[in-house]
Order: sequence, then C-alpha cells, then structure tokens
Amino acid sequence: MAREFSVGQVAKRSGLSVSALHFYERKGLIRSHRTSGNQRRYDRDVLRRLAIVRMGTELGIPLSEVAEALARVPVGHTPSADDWRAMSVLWHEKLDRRIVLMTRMRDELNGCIGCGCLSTANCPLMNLEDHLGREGSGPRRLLREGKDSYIS
Amino acid sequence: MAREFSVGQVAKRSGLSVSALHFYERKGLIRSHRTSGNQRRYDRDVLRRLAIVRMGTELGIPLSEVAEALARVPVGHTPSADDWRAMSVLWHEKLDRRIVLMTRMRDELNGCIGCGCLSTANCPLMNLEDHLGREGSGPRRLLREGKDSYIS
DNA sequence: CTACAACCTGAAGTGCAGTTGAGGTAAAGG
DNA sequence: CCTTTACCTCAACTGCACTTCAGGTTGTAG
Repeated sequence: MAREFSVGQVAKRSGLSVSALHFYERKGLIRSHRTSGNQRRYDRDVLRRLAIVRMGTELGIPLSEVAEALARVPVGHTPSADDWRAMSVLWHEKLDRRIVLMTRMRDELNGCIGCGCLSTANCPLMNLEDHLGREGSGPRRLLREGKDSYIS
Repeated sequence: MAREFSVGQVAKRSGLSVSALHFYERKGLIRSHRTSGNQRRYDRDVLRRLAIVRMGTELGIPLSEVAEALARVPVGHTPSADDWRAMSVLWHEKLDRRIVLMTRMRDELNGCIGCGCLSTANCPLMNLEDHLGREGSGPRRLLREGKDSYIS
C-alpha cells in the first residue's frame, strides 16, 4: 500500500476536488511536500485531517475555525490521543449547542402546526415578530444565541 | 399602534438592517407599497414574514428556499392556517433530519473521545478517511446525506 | 521515445448573502 | 423656513468557499 499520495489520489480517496485540496493547502489546513518535479505528495495523515475538515464544513463551521482546531494537531503525523480528545470535546460542545437550539425551534414549530398561527399567545413566530414591542421574550433570545452559537 | 411601518421601523423591530430589507425585497421575500414620496411602507405582516426568513437563514436554509416556502403564503395578509401548517410541516421535517444527523455525528465524536483515534476499528474518522478503500461504509453515507439533507 | 493523462501556478470567475458608497429626495422638529 | 434625519436608487464592494481557465511541466504506459 502506497506510503504517499498524489493530489489526484487524495482527491479520490477523500471525495474532495483537486482544486479544493490546493485551496485548503493555501489556507494552511493541510500540508504537502514535493517531488523533484514539484508535484505534491501527501502523507497518509492528510486523509484524517481532511475528514476533520469535511466534518467541520458540513456542520457549517467556517474553515478558519477548522484551521484553528487543526493547528493544534501536529503536522506530518497522527494526532496524539490528547490532541484528538481536545478537539472532539470542543466540537462536541458546538454540536450540542446547535442541536439544542434546533430541537427547541422544531418543537416550537411543532406547536405552531396546532395553533395555525392565529393565536397571538401561543405562536412562537408571533412572539418573534416584534422584538421592540415585547423586549426580552424567549424565542428571540433563542435565535440570537443561535446566531452566535458557533462563533463563541 | 401604527398600521404601517417605514423601513427603519421594520429594521428596528425585526433586528435586521435596512440594506437587508431592501435586499430581501429585491429577492421577492417581502413586499412593500410606497408613499406619494416613494418611500417604502410595510404592513404588519412583514414582521411575520421576516421572522420566518430569519429562522430559515439561521438554520442555514438558503434564501431561495425560504422564498419558495414564502411564495405559497399569501402576500399582504396573515397566512391562513393551512398555508401556515404546510410550511411548518415542511420545515419541521428539514429540522428533524438535520437534528438526527447532527446527533449521530455528535455521538460518534463522543465515542472518539474514548478511542483516542488510535484504533482503526472504532474511530469514525478512521472510517471516513478513505472512501475508496472501504466503499460503502456507514459514516460516509451519513455525511453525504447531510450535505443533501436540506436540498431535497 | 512519444503521446497523453496528471500535475503545476496565478489570476479571474462564481454564487450566496448581504454591505457600502455616491448622489439625490422626503419628512419631521424647532 | 430650515436643518437634520431618514429615505431613495444603482453600482460596486465584501467575505467565504471554492471552481475555472490559461499556459506551461511532469510522469507513465505503450
């Protein structure tokens, strides 16, 4: 089994495009060394890093943050258990927060199906609609937090 | 209480910027009529529509899809119970799917904390890393679905 | 050894979701 | 009345995450 991959091979194995791999390299997310002919060669560990990148981007985490998380992972070799643990915990928290928010929203929407949006009292969107009118209401803050949830 | 709002008032009440409101109008998400002096005036129902827009965008749903959902809601007046129900159901489903996916990812990450990413067998990222090598594995498909989950 | 696929770089282009700026008009308070 | 604040349009700009293109080089299979 090959110890090193060309960019095309990594593309196939990771499911990413060659151009994306170039792009990620410019952004510092992955690293390569070169052959005498200036072609990229990747260590196996790049696949692990790319898996992390994909996971992050599919969770809507900006590349800059993924890069930050990866920066603490040693390049060129498999992350240590500790490195890995730290990152997992971090992302797990982000996920947790977003899941909670989504779940709340879903449940409120759910309630809405019953109310038919005709009752001012029960409909979350009714409450949402005018944050100046009723400052400090629940759902509003919910969404605000949602907006910041993966920035913090 | 005012029956009509200026763009600035809507901006304050919705928490959105004036430029965003102009933008949404160009995109057909909201509608306004004009004063004799060509200034925008909004019905109260715009706040409800904007609440829906915000909810959607904060869930990562592209504006085009939010627009599509809103297109079935009659303009100028409060959506009927049926209109509203239909939309709630649709979005609820989207949310459901995304929550499930996120939860699965979180749990796999969680398992990872224990494994320390040193065991090939258990680590989801290990399995993710090489989709050509082990075609058809679980987590891979998971992520793929995640990518399409709010397109379908 | 030659053809052809895969690779290289840098610059420009894409789509989304808005924001910013210029140059001008409307409305409200004193 | 006049000034200040809010509003108008249209065009251009931003940032993110890539993709596409042009023009040239390398690696490999026959």
